[in-house]
Amino acid sequence: MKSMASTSEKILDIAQSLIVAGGYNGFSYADISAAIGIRKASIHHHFPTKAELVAVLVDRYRQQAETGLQALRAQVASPAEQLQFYLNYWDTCIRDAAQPFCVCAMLAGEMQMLPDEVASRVRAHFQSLAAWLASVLSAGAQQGLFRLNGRPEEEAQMLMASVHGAMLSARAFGDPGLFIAIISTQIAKLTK
Amino acid sequence: MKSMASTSEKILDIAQSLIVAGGYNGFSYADISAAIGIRKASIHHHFPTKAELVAVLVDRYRQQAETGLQALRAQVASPAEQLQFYLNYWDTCIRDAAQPFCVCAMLAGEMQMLPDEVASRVRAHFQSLAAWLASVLSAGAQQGLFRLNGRPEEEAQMLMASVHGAMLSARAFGDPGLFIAIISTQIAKLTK
DNA sequence: CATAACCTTCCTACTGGTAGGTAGATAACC
DNA sequence: GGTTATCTACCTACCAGTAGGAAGGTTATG
Repeated sequence: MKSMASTSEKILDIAQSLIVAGGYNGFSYADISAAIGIRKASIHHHFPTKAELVAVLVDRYRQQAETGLQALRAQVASPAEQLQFYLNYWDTCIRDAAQPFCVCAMLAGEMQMLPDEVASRVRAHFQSLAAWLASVLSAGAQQGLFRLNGRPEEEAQMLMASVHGAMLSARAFGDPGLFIAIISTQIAKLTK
Repeated sequence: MKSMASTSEKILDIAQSLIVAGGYNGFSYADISAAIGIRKASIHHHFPTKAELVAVLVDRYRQQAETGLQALRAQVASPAEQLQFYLNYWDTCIRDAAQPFCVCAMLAGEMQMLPDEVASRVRAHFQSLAAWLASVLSAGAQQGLFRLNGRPEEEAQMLMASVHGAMLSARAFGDPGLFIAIISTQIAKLTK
């Protein structure tokens, strides 16, 4: 038996896909209730408030991301390939429509009206992703794989913005292939 | 007498700032009602449904953008300066917190659950902005001002994604200066 | 000119439905 | 038996949207 997810994890899974689709204000306890066949009140048993639910959800997402990115850095030798794996991951997610958007990028758009406990966690994800990208770019530059115009931190911020912007464009145009098309143009500038 | 805005324009103004803050699902007729001191029902008189209100709002935004960008191309000679003016515009908006995000970028994130009449208009804005950027980059490349790696259309898509991603990062970090910092890194790659 | 018809705008009052959240009972499990 | 999970039933607040009318301006008609 592989996937015997607990109720609370099922709740988080559904909530996550709903947030990716419509943001913090785009889903309700009733939506989750209908999706997994449980009463609204039962969800409140697991997650007393919506803010708490989303805070836990972002924590889980952050931990998965952190784990995945660290594993990537440990198991893949070349910084260029590390970067490629990261971008391929998103390309696949977007093509599958499995998770066609980063949860934190989605929530970042609503930052101004997010509960503090959620907003701070979203910001933390942006920070750690930027740090990971900076370390990859820095290592790659030292090995002569990348040509950086500015400091690795600056280039990392730029790359992260490109990734999020490319997700947005792919969604706006309804064209999953647009993500990697845009990103490839960006990567070309780093490796050229 | 300068600014004697009509009621329906006041409604659109408030709705726009609310959308920029929290997206389509992040505002209500009651919010607008409270903001401009008019009853909810009166807003329905001007805009029967929410979908219609936002559709009109996006039309207005698109027309303003189109007008502004075409004027820029007509009045500013150098493509490099046209681009700089465009980016300065957003830098100022973000620093003033006047309009710290593009309405259409905000709505694009919620594309999947937007009414069709809104979604199609958002897509149209992305198309015309990409076209404008492509024409500026193309003209600039011919004058030897820009070094493009790919076709102007591809570079334009990339630049547009960077702009939207930079807006998102500035918001996520709560740092208005981050927008131009990210974009400058990007522009350096085009002019270098 | 006067008056009747109409139009625009805004109002109060309301509808059916949904939001997040709670209270308390019931069942299942260790 | 106590804990955990789920249930029914409910609450208050809010949602988008409607009905019907009051006030004032505009237009058409005599």
